[in-house]
Amino acid sequence: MVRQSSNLQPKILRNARAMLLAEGYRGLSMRKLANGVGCTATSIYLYFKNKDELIHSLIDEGIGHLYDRLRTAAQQAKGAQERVDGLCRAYLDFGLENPEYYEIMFQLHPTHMTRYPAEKYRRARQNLQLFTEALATRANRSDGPTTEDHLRANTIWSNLHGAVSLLLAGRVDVRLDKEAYLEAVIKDSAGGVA
Amino acid sequence: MVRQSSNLQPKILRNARAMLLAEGYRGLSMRKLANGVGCTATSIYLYFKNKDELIHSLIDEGIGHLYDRLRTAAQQAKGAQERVDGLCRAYLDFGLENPEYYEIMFQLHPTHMTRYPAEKYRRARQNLQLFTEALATRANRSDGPTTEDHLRANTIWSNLHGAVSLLLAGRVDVRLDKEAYLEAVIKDSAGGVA
Amino acid sequence: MVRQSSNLQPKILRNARAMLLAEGYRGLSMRKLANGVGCTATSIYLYFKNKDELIHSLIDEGIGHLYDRLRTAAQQAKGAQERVDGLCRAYLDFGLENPEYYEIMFQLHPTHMTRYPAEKYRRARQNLQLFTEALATRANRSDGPTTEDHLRANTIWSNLHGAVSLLLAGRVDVRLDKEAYLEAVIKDSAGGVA
Amino acid sequence: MVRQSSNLQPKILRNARAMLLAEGYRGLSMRKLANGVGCTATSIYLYFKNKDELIHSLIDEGIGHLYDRLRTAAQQAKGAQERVDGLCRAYLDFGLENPEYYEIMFQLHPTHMTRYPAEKYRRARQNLQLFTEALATRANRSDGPTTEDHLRANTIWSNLHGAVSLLLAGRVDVRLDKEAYLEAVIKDSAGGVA
DNA sequence: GATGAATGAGCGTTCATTCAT
DNA sequence: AATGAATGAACGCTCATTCAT
Repeated sequence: MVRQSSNLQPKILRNARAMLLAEGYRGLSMRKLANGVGCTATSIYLYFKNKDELIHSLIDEGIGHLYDRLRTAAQQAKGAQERVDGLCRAYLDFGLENPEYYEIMFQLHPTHMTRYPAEKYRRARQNLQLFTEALATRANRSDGPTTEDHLRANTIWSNLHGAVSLLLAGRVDVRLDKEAYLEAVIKDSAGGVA
Repeated sequence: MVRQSSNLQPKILRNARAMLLAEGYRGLSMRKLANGVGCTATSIYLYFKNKDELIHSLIDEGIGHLYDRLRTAAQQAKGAQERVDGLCRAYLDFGLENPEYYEIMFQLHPTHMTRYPAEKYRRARQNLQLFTEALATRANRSDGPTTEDHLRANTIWSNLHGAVSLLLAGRVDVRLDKEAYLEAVIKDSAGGVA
Repeated sequence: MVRQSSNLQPKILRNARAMLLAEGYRGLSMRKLANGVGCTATSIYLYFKNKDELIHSLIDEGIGHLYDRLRTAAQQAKGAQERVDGLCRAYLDFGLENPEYYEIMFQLHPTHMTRYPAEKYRRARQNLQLFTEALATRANRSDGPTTEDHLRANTIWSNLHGAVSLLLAGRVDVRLDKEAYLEAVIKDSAGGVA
Repeated sequence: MVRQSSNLQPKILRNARAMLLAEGYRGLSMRKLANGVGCTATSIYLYFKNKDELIHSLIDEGIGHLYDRLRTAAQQAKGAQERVDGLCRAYLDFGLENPEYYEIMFQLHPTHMTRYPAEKYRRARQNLQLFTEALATRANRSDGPTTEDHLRANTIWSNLHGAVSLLLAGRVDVRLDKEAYLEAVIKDSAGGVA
């Protein structure tokens, strides 16, 4: 009955993000979402083909944000080691500050929804690439990253992911000094030349 | 005339685990579970108060299995460093071999189900304790683990968790040599004093 | 809230039949049906796997009723020609008296629902067989029906079907004497030895 | 710069017909139709008041086409008996070649849509009239058709309709020689004075 | 110890249609 | 002449759960 001309798309995404965080994929229902947005469930289908596409859009957004964050960190770093450290810190910050994005990007089991298009995952791999390149630079390799760098980038990523995901899940011992913990994770991962 | 008492409980748990593996938490429905077990949905409620309690039982089982695995690894190790390495390896193996347990133990967002009783999580912390103690032993601390050991145990754990969880989610680059990757993760985590 | 122990199945079928007649396949909704029956939509699924299976059950019933009717007619007939005439009359009567069955058995376009199992259509063919046999008998063929009889049975059937279906659809000119019309159809179809 | 006025109406009708053939009345949705036409659902309402009126237009078209076909057949016939035969053949051909028209003209239960205006049905009766007249001519009645002719026209029609409708529904035994079957139906119906 | 019958709530989705622009 | 945004109602169906037996 109320015919607002306000573009709903961003509103829908915003609400979906919050809802996803609060209740998980399973708890995100088109109707509850619509209710939160202030429109009918039908209207959501004007902007997204279906629930999965809506989620995919959120993943897209998340990947984009994370990439921006990492790229900025890489650019602002003064030295090679600082760049690696900075990337780690940026990754952790992003994850901890954007749990809603983080969950759908990395926690959502693919079987829980229509597979996120492989083509888009490739875009996600750009993020990893930033780490790989920073490692190559640090090692003074002028002819690009080696397999070794690639492997290293992956372990760094998985270390960081482990930390973020346990923290978000509230699984890390609260008596632990969080900052020290994060520092330790970074040192483990980006740890100097050894 | 064999009148088996046919206690359903283990059958239910076994099926639930298989189902969880095949279709994820979201795909586990009481009706389908009952169907697999060969009883009615109602019967399940004789053994478990509700779906969440059933899941909790599975978590209990999982924690127990993991603990057994880790303790065995700790006992069989010949030296201090070997003990830490062995614990890491055992953790990774457990996670990768029991994705159904791993998901509900560590991936399931607490908000997705009735909170797992805090009291039980404490039991889960025994697992972490094994790491802490191994680290203390390695450092020749006779008067028990320090805060430092505790912190270290946590980063080790989160590193391992990161690896398992990305592997299970199929998020790790398939072109990567998996064994080399796992080795690197362990070295990162348990890597001696260097 | 009301837990009646009255078996719903026949009630559901009865209501579905009426509803199908009144509003067609498209107009038969599980919810409206449940409402008419006095239960919830969910309950219907206790008795029928889904909407199509419910319809199939109705078709089964219809085929059975028609067969009973035809067989009875065939048995009661005194002579060979009378048997053919009787079968025709019985078919017309059945169709006109049971429009709800008739529609779902013969009018429902197969594309409108999951295909009725081929195996069951075979059962439906028994009905046609009664005609074929009556024709063979009338022609004094002791060694069973010929292709000719089979063809004839089919044209008889289609003539009768045409009449029933146009009458049920209200497409036949109301100024026409209905009884005379039906007589003419039968004569066309079962028309003597000529 | 060809600025076609691109009147949508014929395009809509054409698509609706195709869709009706492919998916039946039930499968014809305004949205999907619009999609096929290349316009929005809203646009269709510029040309047709609603879905039923759209269907009615198609029925109009169908009646017109059938009439053309029958009239042509009647005109081309050389003799009186040939005229009756030709009409039958034309009717069968039309039905079998235009299942999409045939369905909405004769199969669609009136209750499934807003009643087709009675006034228009009268136009449809012209088709029957062609049969009646041909019969009168064949019987050498110079003073117009009798009630007998009218009755006969109706049985012919219903015989033909029975055949078309069973064939379209795929209900006729596939082992039957189709051409022989059709011939037999015509002979039944138009079969001379014998 | 187990079942059969039933429920109420909710799911994702599609429908024909309206209306301001 | 056409659209884009929105709606309310309905759809088939599945869910976890209850309760009398």
